[in-house]
Amino acid sequence: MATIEQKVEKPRLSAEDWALAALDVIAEQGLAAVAVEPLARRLGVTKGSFYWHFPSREALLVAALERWEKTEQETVFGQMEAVSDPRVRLRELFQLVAHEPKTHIIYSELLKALDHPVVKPVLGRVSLRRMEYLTASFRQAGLPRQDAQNRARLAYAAYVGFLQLALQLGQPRLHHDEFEAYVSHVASTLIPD
Amino acid sequence: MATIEQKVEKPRLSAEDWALAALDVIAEQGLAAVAVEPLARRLGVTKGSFYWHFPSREALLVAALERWEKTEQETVFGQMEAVSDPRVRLRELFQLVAHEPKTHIIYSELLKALDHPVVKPVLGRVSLRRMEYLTASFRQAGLPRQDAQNRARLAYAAYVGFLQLALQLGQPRLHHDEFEAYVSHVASTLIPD
DNA sequence: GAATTTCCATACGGGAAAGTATGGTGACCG
DNA sequence: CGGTCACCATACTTTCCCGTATGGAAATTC
Repeated sequence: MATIEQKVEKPRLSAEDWALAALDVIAEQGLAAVAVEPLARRLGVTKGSFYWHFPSREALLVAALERWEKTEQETVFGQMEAVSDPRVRLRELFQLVAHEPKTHIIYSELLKALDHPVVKPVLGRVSLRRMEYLTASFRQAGLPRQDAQNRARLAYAAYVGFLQLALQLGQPRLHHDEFEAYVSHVASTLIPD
Repeated sequence: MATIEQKVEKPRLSAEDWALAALDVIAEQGLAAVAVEPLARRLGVTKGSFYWHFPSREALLVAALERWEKTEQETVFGQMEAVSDPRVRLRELFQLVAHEPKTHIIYSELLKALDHPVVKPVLGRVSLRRMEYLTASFRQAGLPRQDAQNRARLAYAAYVGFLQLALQLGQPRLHHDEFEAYVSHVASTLIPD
């Protein structure tokens, strides 16, 4: 009686599927957890599949990070570029962490895996871009060059530290209102009048 | 002719030696690199020695972290307790990172290994203690309770982020003068007049 | 100085994961 | 409809580490 294909539909994966799955694992359990066989199990196949799409585990990591760096530029900068007031911009930055956490969680996990030679240059580029963007924003807000640079370092360090403390350690455990209050405090502390 | 004991003297290790060696490895290569056999090679013995002193790898980690937490309290708080002015205190905090980096490097590495169940409670305690200390300092400096708490969160996040960015990523790569200028900027930005 | 304790070496088994080799199955192509 | 290609399974080898079992040597104690 022609039962509908109840099967979860034969995967038939592409290289991109593997890269996306790798990013999921990074976000959930960190880069060290990206192993070929567990990933294959997760996708319902065996590693025979993997080694058809990629020559090695490293190649997968490279592809995954490359993809992440690309979407990171669109996600983060795409949402901030529009805003011209650095006051609003910094607030947006922190709000993004709460509202679109995936990218930032991955950033945080990659930060924990800086020993890996594949990760370092990627995070170097991303961090530098963001920091320069912040520096320009603070300059634009009226700070002299040196102050703008140091303020950008401070702000970005606060961002990174918050990722580690709040997302990883779960400390401080802020509720919605408290988080809003904290963001306001950060904004009024770091942004010149 | 009675040659002096040129041999590097037979080790004869104690449990503490293993814990200290583990902390060295954590500082150099992270917690994941703490493996029994490599550690044994490093100490010039075999793992037959290790399993006499410890029942398992986990037990070593517990002992090492316990020891670190103890010396951390003395090193960090011992140097800051004396100072009553929070202005000077925050500056001391950042200065300590540059002058006595070992403890903070370990803290940074442990932060990257928060997934591990042994690490989390230790870092939870240490971070909480430090944050409460900072909060009290900011209160003492005249900030109302909520502001003091948020300012402490901000300051500590900046500390953590700086550890990740500067020590791990090597970005920004600050020289002595630049570092001093940065610390001054942080102090004047975060500390109320 | 004989016995016990302390510390360590050697040898073994097992698990987890990276790669390799090779064969199989479906889809699509002529 | 026979063949090629894309995708995957199976089986195997190697490496690295954890943990166990056991015996030996040096130091300590009686």
